[in-house]
Amino acid sequence: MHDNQAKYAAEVLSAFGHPNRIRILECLRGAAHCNCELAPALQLEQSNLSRHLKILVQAGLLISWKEGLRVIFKVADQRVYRILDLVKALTTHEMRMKAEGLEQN
Amino acid sequence: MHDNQAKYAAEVLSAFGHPNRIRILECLRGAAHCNCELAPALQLEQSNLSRHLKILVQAGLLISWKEGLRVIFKVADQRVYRILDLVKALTTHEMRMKAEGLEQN
DNA sequence: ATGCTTTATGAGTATATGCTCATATAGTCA
DNA sequence: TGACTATATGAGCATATACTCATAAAGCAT
Repeated sequence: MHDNQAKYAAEVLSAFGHPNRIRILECLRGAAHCNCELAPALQLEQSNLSRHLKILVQAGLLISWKEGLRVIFKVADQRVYRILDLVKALTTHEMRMKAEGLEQN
Repeated sequence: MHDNQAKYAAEVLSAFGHPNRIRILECLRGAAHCNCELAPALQLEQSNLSRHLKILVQAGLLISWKEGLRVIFKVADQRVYRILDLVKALTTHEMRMKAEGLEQN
């Protein structure tokens, strides 16, 4: 892998790398939503949410468009969820291994 | 997804989210290596590399064991590479879309 | 036009991250 | 034992990230 590829991959993975951004992506799994729908659902302050959404759009994980006053966001590519599901499987496996490790002590 | 799951997933994804850590993972795709083999290959200063490796181990992406003086690292789970390859596919697609966007201007 | 709603962003602050140098720790070998 | 090699970590610094409050910008409705 070229260093540039590593840099781009790291940028995308950093965009994934915040709990609230994971929660945003999960919220958008079913349907597209705007900032004003996501804010109460996720209990995030408006400007904070807006910045997280911007990070996700800039990383290419979300796409957005205006509808009147609102800006609607949806996931750009279903691979986003394939990645998330793999990570969840990894962490579940991880946690199970750690739990077993504890039992052995 | 529960908030705790989002937190764990974000921790793992943050561990992925640095160019040098991506490069480390790529270096370990073929075989296990120790710090002292990776440092010259990746042109990373020893203590810096050691800290990156620690982050990857703590996230559960690498496992390590001692062999004499050396500590050997290998990838803990092949899903790590499935995730990396998906991200690479995403970024390639992303970059192609952006390139096409530029051509249209 | 005014007022209302939604989103984006500037400024400030606190915390986190990444890097380097120096040093400590652990293991090998003569 | 002492010299050497490999790795880990403390300290300090620079930069990046996340958050909040206040405000600006954009679009609606009356």
